[in-house]
Amino acid sequence: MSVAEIIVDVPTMQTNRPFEYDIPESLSEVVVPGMRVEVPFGRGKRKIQGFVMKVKDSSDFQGKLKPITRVIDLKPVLSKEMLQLSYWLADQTYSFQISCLQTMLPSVMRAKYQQFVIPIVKDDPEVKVLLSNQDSLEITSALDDQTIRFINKLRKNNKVDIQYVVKNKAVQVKRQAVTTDLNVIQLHEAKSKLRKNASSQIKLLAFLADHLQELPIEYNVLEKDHGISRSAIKTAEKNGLLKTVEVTKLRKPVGITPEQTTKLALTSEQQVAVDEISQAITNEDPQTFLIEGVTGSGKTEVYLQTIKKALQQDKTALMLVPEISLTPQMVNRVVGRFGDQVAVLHSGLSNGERYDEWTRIENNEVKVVVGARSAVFAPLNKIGLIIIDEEHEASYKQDDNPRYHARDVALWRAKVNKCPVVLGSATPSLESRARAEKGVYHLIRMKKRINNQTLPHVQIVDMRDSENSAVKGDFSPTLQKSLQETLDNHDQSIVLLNRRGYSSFMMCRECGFVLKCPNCDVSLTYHKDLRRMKCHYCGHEEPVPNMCPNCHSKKIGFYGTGTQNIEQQLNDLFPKARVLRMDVDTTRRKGAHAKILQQFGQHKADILLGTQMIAKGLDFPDVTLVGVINADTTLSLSDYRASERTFQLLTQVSGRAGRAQKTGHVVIQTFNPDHYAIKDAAKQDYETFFKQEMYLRHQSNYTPYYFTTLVSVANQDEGQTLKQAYWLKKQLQTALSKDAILLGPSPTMISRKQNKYYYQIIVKYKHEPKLHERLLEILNETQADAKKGFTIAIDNEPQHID
DNA sequence: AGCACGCCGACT
DNA sequence: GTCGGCGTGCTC
Repeated sequence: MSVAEIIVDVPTMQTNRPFEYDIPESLSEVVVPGMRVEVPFGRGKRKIQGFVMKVKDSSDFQGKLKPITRVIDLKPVLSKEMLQLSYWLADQTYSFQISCLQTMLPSVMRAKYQQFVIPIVKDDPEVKVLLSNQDSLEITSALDDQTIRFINKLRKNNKVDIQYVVKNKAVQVKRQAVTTDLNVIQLHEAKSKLRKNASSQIKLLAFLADHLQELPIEYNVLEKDHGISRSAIKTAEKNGLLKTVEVTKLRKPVGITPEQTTKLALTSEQQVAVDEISQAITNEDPQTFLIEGVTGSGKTEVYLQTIKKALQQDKTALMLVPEISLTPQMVNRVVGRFGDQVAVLHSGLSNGERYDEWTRIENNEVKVVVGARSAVFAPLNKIGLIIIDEEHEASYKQDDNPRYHARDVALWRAKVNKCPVVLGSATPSLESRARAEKGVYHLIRMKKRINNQTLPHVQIVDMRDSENSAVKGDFSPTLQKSLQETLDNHDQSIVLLNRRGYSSFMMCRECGFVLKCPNCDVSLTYHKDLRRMKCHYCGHEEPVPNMCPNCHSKKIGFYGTGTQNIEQQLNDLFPKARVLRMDVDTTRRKGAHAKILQQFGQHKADILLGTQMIAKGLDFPDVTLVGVINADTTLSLSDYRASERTFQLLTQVSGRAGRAQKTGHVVIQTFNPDHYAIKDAAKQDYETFFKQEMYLRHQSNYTPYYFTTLVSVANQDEGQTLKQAYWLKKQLQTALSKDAILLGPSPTMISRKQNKYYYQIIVKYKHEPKLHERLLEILNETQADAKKGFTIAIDNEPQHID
């Protein structure tokens, strides 16, 4: 007798544990851990998908075990490693195990459930009415209440039954292809028997004779590439000259095969990095490297050469890149080096393509995987190296359940695979840099730009100056002049509009004062519904001021301008310049992002205007000027990472100027010219920034000195939500030591989405061994409320607090 | 989630 | 009386 422990596809707290099933004799050797199976679940005949976690030969279960009805996969889709990872992930992120298992697989592998009404008494008049002469009726949400009631009535009378179908969406494309049993001689013989004017047939047979080894060949290949029509194939088939077969073919995302590239000569700094990492690969040493390399120091080449090292040792490599920098430029560089051993997982793939790429990796056809966050779950075996580029990017953390951080998953997999992790950035996150400081990560600094490129000349423009505040629009005379000069030289410019936190905070245009929380030192956010300013950390609120508390000017107001407005200003100032705008509006269409960048790269525009998305890893040799319209907006976000984000953004975007032979020029407009984040970014001085920011984080008890956990509650009724939030806070208070800091409950920025009220509590702590367990308990205790629309969300180390 | 059971009110 | 509303509890 064998028994399987199965995690069922029912994402609720009560079912978040393995259920045991009998493995029938017929499947006894077939069912193994990591496989998806279909099992009956519940009182009815409902069937659902489940994941086999363990196979054992006895059970303590008191009742009768139900049998597994069917296997969905012939071989496991999740390795031992991934199953193990799912336990850890579920625990870390406070998520259901089933959600974790599912996020590790391509979305098409998520089961689709269908229900059909099938007749028992076929000739019953009522059954006939319901099914209207069809064999079955699918139950969908489109059916109205009366029909559902009618079905239930017939079911009670045993006239119809409900059939449950678990559908696997992951179906490989089947295509029609042509093959033949005849040999070359027979084909030529057949050809000679044809009528002289049967040109299509002659062509077809001649073609087949020439390509016998390549059979079967797909219909559409014949049609597209060789001009052989479908009807010609059908005719030949009718005459018994060939056969049609179905072939499953993996979709290979179409793309231009880049030209082969070879390794570049390394600078001494690069060489040191490559050597140290290579050593760790060879020694199977799961240590973490942090490469702190200025923009243009050639981190990518270090990645490529270390990947090569792993491949030489018959290992594989995983490279994570933020979605936004997964540009053709980037991809081509990797594919150019490693050819078709590379699988690229990016958001541009269709679900089917994504599944096919996954299959290629699973089948060990691929040695290198490049992709965004979720690629960290790529089913690679024998990983020799994991790289996380732009390590500081917030997008490595998933915003919804399971709220995992790709970096943490990577570190976990590295331990299991005994391989090093390389974190790379020009502007590492404070957490990572601090860990390097403590010796947890091994720090590698690359201070020099390759080819001795000079750093761009950065100019900070104080927008509080009279000549600047006198200007009508958003372009200071300095920036206008620089843009004009760049246009005159036929070079290109990038104009960055910092749009995050748009218009939600208040700033004085006279003195640069920003309205902040007296307790938390983060800016207050405007809440439309209350018409008051609120702090998201402690909940402090105050009325909207009509005069600057600092200089008593009336010029205090909401700060922020749209890209369209800026585009108009650019057109007015430089009527002859060609401006490309890149923001959420112009990049909504798939591929639009890449297209705009391509146009700019081909110098089809003089000025590229955009939001954050233009700051990342782009390499345009003709760009000599970068202008930042409003450096301050990220600075004033109501988030303790505001300075860090500002510094990162400005450093990154400044690095865009002058990457080839030409010296770059950067103009940063700000109302806070003395702010360290802006001054240090202008100097591209990460280390100074790091020290200053660490000091401030220490002062205000934030990451990396404290851990943070964000607990939020939501409910339709505001009073109830608040009550629940206070109850929660009390629960935590009793569980935690006096050293833990609890902030809130405070309302969220969008305090009401989907007609629900949201309140959050921030827990800051150094060492609270009981916190994790207590939170899990709370989740369990409140599961009864979950059905009434109460939801509790726990975000460990949140990236944004809003 | 989906389903059964069980307990209440308002209909044939 | 009984049909159908929803609240509660369970699923190997």
